[in-house]
Amino acid sequence: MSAEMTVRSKPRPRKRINDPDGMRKKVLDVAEVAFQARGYHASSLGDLMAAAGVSGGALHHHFPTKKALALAVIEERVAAAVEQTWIAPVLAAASVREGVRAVFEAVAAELEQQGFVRGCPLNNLAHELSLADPDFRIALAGIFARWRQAISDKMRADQQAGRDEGTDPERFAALAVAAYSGAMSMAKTAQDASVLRDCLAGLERSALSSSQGGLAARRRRRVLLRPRTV
Amino acid sequence: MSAEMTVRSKPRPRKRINDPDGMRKKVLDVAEVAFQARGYHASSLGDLMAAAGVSGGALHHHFPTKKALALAVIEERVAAAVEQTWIAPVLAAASVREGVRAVFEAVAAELEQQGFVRGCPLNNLAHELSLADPDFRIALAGIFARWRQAISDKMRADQQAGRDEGTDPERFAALAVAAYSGAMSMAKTAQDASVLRDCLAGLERSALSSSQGGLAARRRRRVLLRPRTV
DNA sequence: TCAAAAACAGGGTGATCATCCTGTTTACAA
DNA sequence: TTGTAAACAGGATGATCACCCTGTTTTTGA
Repeated sequence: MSAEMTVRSKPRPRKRINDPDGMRKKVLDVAEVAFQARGYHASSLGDLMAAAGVSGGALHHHFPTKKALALAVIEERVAAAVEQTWIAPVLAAASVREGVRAVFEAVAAELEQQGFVRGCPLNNLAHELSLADPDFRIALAGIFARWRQAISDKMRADQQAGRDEGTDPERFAALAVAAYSGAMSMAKTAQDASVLRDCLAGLERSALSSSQGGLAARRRRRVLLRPRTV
Repeated sequence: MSAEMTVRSKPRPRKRINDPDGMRKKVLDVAEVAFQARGYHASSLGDLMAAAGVSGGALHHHFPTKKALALAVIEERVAAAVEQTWIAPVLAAASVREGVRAVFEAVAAELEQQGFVRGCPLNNLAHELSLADPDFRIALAGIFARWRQAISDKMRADQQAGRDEGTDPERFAALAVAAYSGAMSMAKTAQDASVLRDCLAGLERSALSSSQGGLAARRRRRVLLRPRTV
């Protein structure tokens, strides 16, 4: 009713500026968020177009099919997330075990601060898409493989420095990745990040050797969910 | 062209027989398979009706919405699968650790024999549906909780019998469930069940104490996939 | 400068999907 | 036997979806 205000959100609506890289990035950004939050099949291209503010022609120009878009999200975004969250911190740590511990605790702290558990980006898509299409499966399996490889490589480096000589590098890497993936799965379902700390403690086999376990700070029942619609 | 054979698949097409329980079970059967193989959103009710051989009216009568059908699959089928595959064998075993070991090995052997990894029924649906609807999330979280509870309870019973007294039951249960879930996630994505054995070995911390590890049968590279469309 | 390709806009299209609705048949209880 | 509700059949419907197509604008290279 209070019409005709000259609020001009776009300063120059006259001319168009082609920015293919920026356009591609915009689409990839909203697709990454949507695929993680709602999943691949539950995210429509119409939703993505509206959220990114791009036209159907533009989206189709950069990603001819929805599958191509998802493949780009997997190869460019999910792989990068694993790299940043896991591989780089582990490689930068003094030892694998310290690196694994640091990642578990950093992720747990971040989730508790955020108050919401979105799950592991890789596992989220892996479960929905691994059996849906061989190309999806191959791409996702490659990320898992690199993740494990980085951990086992670092463990071998540790062993050449005289540490952890009794541990099988591949087995340790498999268990670390599996424990994290499974813990994130439970944390997402329960909306409670404390299971990450439980798994970390078990992973460090404090249960047997370490004496710091027992009555140590059991901070369970730390439910994070607030009743907001996702 | 060789028409008019009197092959009568249904001996009496004349009268209808109401079998509400059987009808419900038929729908639940195909829904369980479809939701696991293709996921919830990728399975249409039309597919399910065709696969089960039921009409739209019948399906709608027993399950008014697709959500109600999925909820029934979760509460009746997924919960039962966890109970049969995990809880019952663990409770029946001589100790938790033996039970966990037996389940890992039994599942690994079954997957290798089948030649295909469909993934963990609970985790498959948990990843796709936990954030999609609060009712889904609650139901799935309850199954995870019972799964963990059964393991920690059994561990406590073991400890009252003098075994495993240094282990924290909750932490062990969390790690066992997480390791299995994560291992199944990797196995599904790689279509290779060997990671289950790797994780089991790490879980039994044979890397440090047990002497049977080391050069034992490392049967990696056992890729199961045959190039068939799912 | 100018043609060609790339980048983008936006409406159209056939297919599919979950749900609904009307009508018919079967089961059960009075 | 009869009335009533459950059980089932099957087509209708409106919404949605991924993709396509035609046309316009911008950029690029010669």
